[in-house]
Amino acid sequence: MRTKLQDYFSIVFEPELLTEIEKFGTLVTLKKDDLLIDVGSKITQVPLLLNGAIKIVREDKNGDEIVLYFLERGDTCAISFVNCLNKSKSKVRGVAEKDSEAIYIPVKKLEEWMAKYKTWREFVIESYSSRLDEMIEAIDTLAFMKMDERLFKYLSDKVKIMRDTTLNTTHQQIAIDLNTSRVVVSRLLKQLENLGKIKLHRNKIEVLDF
DNA sequence: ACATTAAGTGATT
DNA sequence: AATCACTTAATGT
Repeated sequence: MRTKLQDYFSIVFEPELLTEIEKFGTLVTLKKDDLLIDVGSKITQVPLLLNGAIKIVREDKNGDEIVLYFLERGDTCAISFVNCLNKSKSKVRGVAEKDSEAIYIPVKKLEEWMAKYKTWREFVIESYSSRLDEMIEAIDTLAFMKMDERLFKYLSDKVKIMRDTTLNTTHQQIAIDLNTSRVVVSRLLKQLENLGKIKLHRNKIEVLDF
């Protein structure tokens, strides 16, 4: 765990804090599609993502979903941390987008560290701010971009997050993530293929240009 | 060989 | 851009 921690966090955190993380955190291995947090659940631990990717999804009462953003290595959901302090319930769902590793840290400790470590405070503020940026980007995408642009953005975002130009997903899954219908996704993907930007296979999309 | 699931398509709103 | 109503293609049993 120490080595894994050091890989990503030794530059950000001071040694004493790393030691504390090691002491109080639990290393968790997440498999693809594992649920981290669900809508309405309250959070008692906050994950520090070592590697992999987490998809953050908003869901309404009708079960309609929309992907807000992805978390990557070194990220944490500071939103969920602040949520903990408020004792409010999660408004989003977090699902592992691929096999990932994270360290779970009890909220109690996070609070202590806020007072104790400057680097931790900075990390949390920085994280909160970048989550907000991503949220605004998501709003822009939703409000101003047409479906074809949104789809292409989704694909290139996903390529970056997965660090792989071959995406193993179905048209149906994309439709759910973008909150549209499968037929629309299929047609737009076909257009992108004709433009030479992607190559389509069953359960698989090769992104050539992103 | 048959059933199931993913993807493609024309027509309509 | 959504929905319907198929068709076709790929895969699993």
